[in-house]
Amino acid sequence: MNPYSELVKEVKAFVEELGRRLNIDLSNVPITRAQPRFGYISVPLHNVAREFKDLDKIVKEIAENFNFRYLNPPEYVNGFLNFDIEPRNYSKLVIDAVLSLGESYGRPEKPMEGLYLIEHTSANPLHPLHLGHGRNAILGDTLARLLKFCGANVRTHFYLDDCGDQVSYAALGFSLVRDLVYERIRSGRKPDHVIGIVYAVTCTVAEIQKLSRELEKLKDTSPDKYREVIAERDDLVAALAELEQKDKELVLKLIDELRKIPDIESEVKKITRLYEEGDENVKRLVREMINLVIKGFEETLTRLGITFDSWDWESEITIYSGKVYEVLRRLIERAFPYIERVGNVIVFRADKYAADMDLWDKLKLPRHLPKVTLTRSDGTTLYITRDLAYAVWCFEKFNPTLLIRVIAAEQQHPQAQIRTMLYAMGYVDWAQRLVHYAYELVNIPGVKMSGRRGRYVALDDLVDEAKRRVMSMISDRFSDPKELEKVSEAVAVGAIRYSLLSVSPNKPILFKWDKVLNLKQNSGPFIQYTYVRAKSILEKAGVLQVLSYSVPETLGPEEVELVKYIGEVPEIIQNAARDLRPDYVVEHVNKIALAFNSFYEKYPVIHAEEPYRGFRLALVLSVKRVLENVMNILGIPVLERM
RNA sequence: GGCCCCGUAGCUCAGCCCGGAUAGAGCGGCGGCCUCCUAAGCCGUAGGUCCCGGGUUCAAAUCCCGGCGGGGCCGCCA
Repeated sequence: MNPYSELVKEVKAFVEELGRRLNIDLSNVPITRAQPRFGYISVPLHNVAREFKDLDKIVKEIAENFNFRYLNPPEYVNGFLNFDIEPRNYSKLVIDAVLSLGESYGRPEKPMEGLYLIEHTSANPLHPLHLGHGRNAILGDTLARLLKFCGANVRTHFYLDDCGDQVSYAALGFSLVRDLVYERIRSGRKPDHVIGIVYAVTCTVAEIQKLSRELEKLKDTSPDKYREVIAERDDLVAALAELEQKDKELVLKLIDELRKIPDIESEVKKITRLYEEGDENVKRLVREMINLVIKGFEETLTRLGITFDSWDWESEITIYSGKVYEVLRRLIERAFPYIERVGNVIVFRADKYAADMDLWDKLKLPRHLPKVTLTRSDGTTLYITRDLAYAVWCFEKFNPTLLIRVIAAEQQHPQAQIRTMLYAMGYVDWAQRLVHYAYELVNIPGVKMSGRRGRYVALDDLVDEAKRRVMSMISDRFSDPKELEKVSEAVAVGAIRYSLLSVSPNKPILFKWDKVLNLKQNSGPFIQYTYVRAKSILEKAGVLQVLSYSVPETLGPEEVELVKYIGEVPEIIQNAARDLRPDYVVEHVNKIALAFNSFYEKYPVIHAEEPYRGFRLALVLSVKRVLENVMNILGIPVLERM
């Protein structure tokens, strides 16, 4: 049930009748939203108006015999045909729809079909999730909630990148200070935070070691370059000092142990190689470390209301299974003329292929596409090759309608290359069903974020800080400290989710505490607060459901506005699902909250006379229902009190 | 150099896909509202060359072309 579309149907019927009368085809005229002072729905007829001078008269004539249900007869002004709702009938339609459909109000009449596989977050398991991962995770999770609400089957996957040197740095460091790490975890520290320090220290010390060797050579030969490298090394030493602030004992011990290794980098490469070969000891070590980090991830994600159906280990899916080699073979076979070899290095000329096949529009490729290096000179595969194998695996195993991968916009080239390679392998259909859901990064003013240096704002810290602020604000309202804690956490999560969702994904976010922790209008807490207000009225009135009510003769403008917004909800949700734009929903729920609060100030509900009381209770119940449905889509916790 | 994204009020952003009337929110300013359903609220007010220049159109923030400014990507890293 979609109330707004009922209005559109009625407008279309009227316009159709007009077309018949004028003997022209009006089936393609746009139906637009009117500016408020001109009604609700507006049909621009300027082209028609030039030919027919007496349009207003004809409109009037048709209106006299037209069977209006939810609309008033239109007015013809300035070349626009303007319609407004008939408030009583339309209110009844909207409120009845919400009350009868309940938790499914807002769902498209024709539910979405098919399976949507959403891969998101997929942070490297070496450090805690930070702000950027937060945007990714919240976008991915909300997309999943949105599509699920619309009736689709949805699977969420975390692609766990456990191959590559970065993992080996963390694993090497971990092996050197294993006991201290466990000690920290036992005393309550989050494992991903502890590993984050270990990883950063190991990387940094390794780089210092490398630079120091370089310096030996440069000392006498190139003084300019020498100074440059010194500066670079000083920066690394500074990063190490920063890390020491976080856990002195752990950092110093690790540095000490690392000093005993003459060449850290080659030690790391060795671990990477052995891991890919499936060496049991190395595998045990690496996975022990990764599993600790995953535990930390899950804790953070659970706080934010995010869960996964599957954790996909890159090593298992692409390497141990042999999939990546299989995929490579197929690509070479099918796209042979576009394969170049230099020694063991295999290159796919994606640029040439896309141009020859004219794939630009078909696969939505950027006009410039770099060629793809698929293997190293030692024959091992690269990340993108395994990524391609992963995409193939997803399609073979689950055959999703769409494979939506939430990945930063900076990866648009590799993602476009993967679509091109799927196409070249003969997977034409899959190539078109692979969606790179791109989002811009979150930046902190003045800070260059870097996992390798341990410079980031962890998502946990963000939630904690938000929670602290909320707690200090409401501590006097709750006598039970447990409830205070629970409410504060929920408000913090609502604030963060809302703020990261309210900006369209293709805009970079400049992170500011005050913006993310906005607790006023246009925020998560504002929505939560509005829900609590509605709930509170109903509770005080002793009304759990409204069985019957009648619509008063006249309605206030705030009441009409609310009805209109509520009636638009299914339309908004449908569009959001179609365009994969959760921010449409965010914007709309804010409108509903604003309208409800205006209504709340102006009209008494409990102490109103009948029929106002009954009608307003039904309206409040509808608002509460809609807010609840939408908050569930957005993952904003629903509170009963705050 | 090539490609992608962005440029709208002092600040953060909707609106652009699919062109319609006097361009919208929030924050921050300023001025008001708690004997009454939670003031995380409400009401009022100020604030704009929609980056610039052309073009298409009855009509352009929106579409097309050309600039300017900012971010990102163009690796035998991930």
